[in-house]
Amino acid sequence: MSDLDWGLLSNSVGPRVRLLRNNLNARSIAASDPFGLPTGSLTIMSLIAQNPGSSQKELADKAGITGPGLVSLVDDLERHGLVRRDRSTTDRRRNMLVLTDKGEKTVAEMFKVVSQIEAPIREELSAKELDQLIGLIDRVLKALGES
Amino acid sequence: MSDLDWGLLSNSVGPRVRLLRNNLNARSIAASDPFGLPTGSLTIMSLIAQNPGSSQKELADKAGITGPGLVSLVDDLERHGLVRRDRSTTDRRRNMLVLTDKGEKTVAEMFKVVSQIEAPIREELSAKELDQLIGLIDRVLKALGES
DNA sequence: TATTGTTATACTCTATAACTATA
DNA sequence: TATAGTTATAGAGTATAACAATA
Repeated sequence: MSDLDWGLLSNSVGPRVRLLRNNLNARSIAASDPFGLPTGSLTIMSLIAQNPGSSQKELADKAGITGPGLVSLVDDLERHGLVRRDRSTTDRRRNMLVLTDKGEKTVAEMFKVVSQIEAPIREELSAKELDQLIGLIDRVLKALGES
Repeated sequence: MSDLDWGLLSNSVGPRVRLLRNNLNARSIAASDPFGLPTGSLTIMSLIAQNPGSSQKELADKAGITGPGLVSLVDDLERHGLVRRDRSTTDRRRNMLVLTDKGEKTVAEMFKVVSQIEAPIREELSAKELDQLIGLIDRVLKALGES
């Protein structure tokens, strides 16, 4: 399209990351909409599935969502009967989050749809290059103090 | 921090990109604040500096900002006397954007500050790896129809 | 005194529709 | 009829402060 040059920011990742995030976010909204769930739902459910009994704080930290942001997300998921908040018996401040049976099924269905968002990426990049990209991003996140 | 696993989304870039964008965005706000300018100001000014006379549409497309979003950004920059809107003589619908002298100076000052945002990235990654990361992102953006 | 989850609130970013002036 | 810029508006995402319950 535009053949403009980034100029001073040619070696900056910031502007590119914003572009990428906006694009993926728009696709994510469209993909999540048929499920009546907001963006990030699959991310959280996927984390719960892999790490059942996690606290909301642990999930929020991992996903880069604020506490209040996660509360409203879990409210949505609970309202749809996909997630259960079980009070921890050892530390009654904490919620141990678990997927319901319906939640397990929804994660599987949703993954089929939402994973299509990144299909163009997997077409463009070889498996090795995708691993490279993810590896580099993870190192950057760690350097920035995330996760 | 949290040693949770991404689970199903282990090979997805979406959640990681959101984390990265949020982190960089928070730093960008903090860095731009002393200048009294919103995030993205340096991006736009840098694009104008490198491509003087660009139309607002060209800039918006490149930066991944909507038309209205760019209008308010340019409003801010113009209010600060950093950017001038010159009506094109050949197509009087278009604005040819140019940096003022003050704008040129501000870009230089701002770059010193804002580029520090990504200092941790440049410390973690070798120059070659940073090029790799940017190259991969650019290919992904193209595959997604951006830029 | 510190931490988890919650509520309330506000602000930024982004998106969309409708208007104008030009082409 | 289409395009560049603008205005107005709404929505999603994110952030902070203050509170209750628990440690």
